[in-house]
Amino acid sequence: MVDPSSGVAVYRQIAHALREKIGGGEYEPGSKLPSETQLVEQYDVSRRTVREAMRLLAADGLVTIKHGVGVFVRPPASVTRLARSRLSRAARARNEGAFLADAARQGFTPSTSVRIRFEPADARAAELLGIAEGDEVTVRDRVMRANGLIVQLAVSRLPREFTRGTVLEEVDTGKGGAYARLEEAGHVISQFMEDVGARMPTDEERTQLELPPGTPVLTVTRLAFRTDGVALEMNDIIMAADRYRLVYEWEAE
Amino acid sequence: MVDPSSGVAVYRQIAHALREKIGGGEYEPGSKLPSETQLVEQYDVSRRTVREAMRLLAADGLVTIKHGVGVFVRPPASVTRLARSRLSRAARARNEGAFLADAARQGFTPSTSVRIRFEPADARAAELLGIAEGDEVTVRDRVMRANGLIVQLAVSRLPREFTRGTVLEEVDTGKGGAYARLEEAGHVISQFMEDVGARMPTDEERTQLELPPGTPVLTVTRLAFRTDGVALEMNDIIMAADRYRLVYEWEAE
DNA sequence: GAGTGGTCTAGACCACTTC
DNA sequence: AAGTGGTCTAGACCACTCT
Repeated sequence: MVDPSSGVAVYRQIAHALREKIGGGEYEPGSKLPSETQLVEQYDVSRRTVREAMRLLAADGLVTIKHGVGVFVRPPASVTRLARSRLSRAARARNEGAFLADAARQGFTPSTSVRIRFEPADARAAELLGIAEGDEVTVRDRVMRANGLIVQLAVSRLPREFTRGTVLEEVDTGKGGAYARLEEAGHVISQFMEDVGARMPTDEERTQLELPPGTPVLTVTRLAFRTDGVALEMNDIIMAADRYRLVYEWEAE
Repeated sequence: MVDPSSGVAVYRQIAHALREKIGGGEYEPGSKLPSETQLVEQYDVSRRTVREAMRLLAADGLVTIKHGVGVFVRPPASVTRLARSRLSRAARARNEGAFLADAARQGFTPSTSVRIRFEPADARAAELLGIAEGDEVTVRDRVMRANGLIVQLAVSRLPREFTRGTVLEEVDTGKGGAYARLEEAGHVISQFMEDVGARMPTDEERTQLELPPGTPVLTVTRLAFRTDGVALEMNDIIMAADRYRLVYEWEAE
């Protein structure tokens, strides 16, 4: 079943064989793979070799390993597409902000929890917000859930001068979300910028987002600018790359 | 130096210790970590345990392992930001297309190689291009290099009816790139859409892009639309997530 | 050839989940 | 208690890189 003298590592051959069976439907999504002990007998190799094969599959996101239970074929995640229209004024007028709007459209039950704190701006926040390092910023730390599962983490920073005395320093910003409140205070948002990247999650992110090993996160840094070009908000968003795609559209020229 | 009875796996403790030393500057970027044999003696553990620690660090992208040479602290990659202005008509008029324009701006020596082929549209291409499955498409398979290193892979598909008898069926599309030729043929591009995601690379992509383990790729699917809404091109782009970020800007509303 | 990481064996004990 | 994956040892041989 495997050829130790083929030049290809045995554990890779085993991983390849299992991959084929998963792809071919022999092991359905969600089903349990043979246990390591069974695979040891089946392929007549040591347990270490089997484990290396499993590690490969897990790293590629094909299977989920559950301690004390077994190895399972990972069902393909349902993908949510986030379009830039999520930030339109029309959407704000209709409902309660970007995330809740998306959620409603996708048909799941959303919830968010927010923690507020104030801190001096670090170098990056200062540069992006165009303020001095050490200036006070209002930090809104948000955890977004869909059907109880955490799907997005977002840390929003605003220069405190824009939030003092407003509900932006409270947990509930009301209908339309933070952007609606900024506009009511006279800070009309005229431009957005998003900077998109990807990386492997930190341990904390992996835990919070319940990411299987081998799943990267998408990182989005969004800046919102006022009509006069002053930056109003910097928002660092983290989401599971297997569940989200970002869609941008624009006119040529 | 490590505590086997602390409840934390020894290999994680070793990884943590090395992580601290890397973060603290004790091992500089690019420098060589002690060999596995040396670490075995230093921590008085088996080689397997040391290897697991190395695997962790490599998976998190902190180190690069070179067979027969050693383990090296990975220097932070220089990040290139790709803005959507790379697709403007003005940029096309000035030079030779999106990638080469970026390259010139970033100050490295670019080169691209192209292979052309024709194939029937698969289900996805058919849907996105708005043609029938099986209709012939022109496929332009591009490998983009910067200073010899492969940095981007792109597969562009166009309905063959738009390319027949044009240089789009040849390797060299001339000044301004493919979009300039389409416009000359009367197909004025009015809108772009990009769909951005991230995932772990396939083995082939890992090799081609020389990705260290633990580095995801950004995937961009770009659609270019004609004034009447007809899709002209579907472009699947893959790039190393540690070297690229994508920047989008738009007016509010 | 010496040194490095890559793969593999055979076996042990532990931690977690399920029954 | 039984079965599963998680960690670890002690050792072996191989493949790659450099000198």
